[in-house]
Amino acid sequence: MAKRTQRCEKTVAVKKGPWSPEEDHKLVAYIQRYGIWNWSQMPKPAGLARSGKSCRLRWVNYLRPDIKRGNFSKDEEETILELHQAIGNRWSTIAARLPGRTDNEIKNYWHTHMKKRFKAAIESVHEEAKGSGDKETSKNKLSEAGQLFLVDEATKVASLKLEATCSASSSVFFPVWEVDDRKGQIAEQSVCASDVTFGELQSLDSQVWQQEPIFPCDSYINHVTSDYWVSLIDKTG
DNA sequence: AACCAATACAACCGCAGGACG
DNA sequence: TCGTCCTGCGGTTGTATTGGT
Repeated sequence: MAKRTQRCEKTVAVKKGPWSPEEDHKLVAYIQRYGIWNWSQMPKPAGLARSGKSCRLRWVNYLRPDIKRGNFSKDEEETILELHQAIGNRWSTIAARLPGRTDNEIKNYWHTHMKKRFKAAIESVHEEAKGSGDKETSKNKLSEAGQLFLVDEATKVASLKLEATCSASSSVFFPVWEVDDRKGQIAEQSVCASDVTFGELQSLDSQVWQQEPIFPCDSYINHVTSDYWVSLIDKTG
């Protein structure tokens, strides 16, 4: 598909690479003042020699005030694990269930930490299988360990329907998913009654930023996050 | 101390799809 | 209906940091 914006971004000299504190400051200050109205046109008035894409990415993955930094908790790991098992590499969907975490962060975390762990797990099961005389048991164990990687392939099947059961012992919000045959998109159908409150809270939290509204000047964004802005601008300004 | 490999994470790229004229 | 514009997603790459020798 021909896209003028993308063509333009190639011809206009745009800076690439790591963002400087000054650039961060400019972007934050601009969004604080004018809100998010059009990523592709924002860089210029904001005084940034960056592409709109780059600005958006920097904001969404790093500058957004509700970003939660630091290590993933056990609960978060579990959630990632279960959702990845259920829906595969749908990082944005997984991120929507983890307030403060971005799809990019989760994707990176998966590739660097969790995938490695599962590989190790599979290898250990392999070793166990070699040493075991019971072929059927070994086969089952391998199958269990391998599921996590096979999910990727499984989710490519458009007609796939996934049903996750409600686990009373699990504190993790666990919806029932259905893959839309036409678009391969997933619709949330229902939630465990016992987890509704938690799920709703998560959902509400994440929706605030997922929607990326066009903020009216001096509205929502200011009173919710003023402390954050002040501290950031102090640091960089 | 110097080098190299592994790891972690920020950022980029290409593409799909929705909105709109 | 078609073309254009914009946004968002997932895969991939680049680079800084850390750990081992």
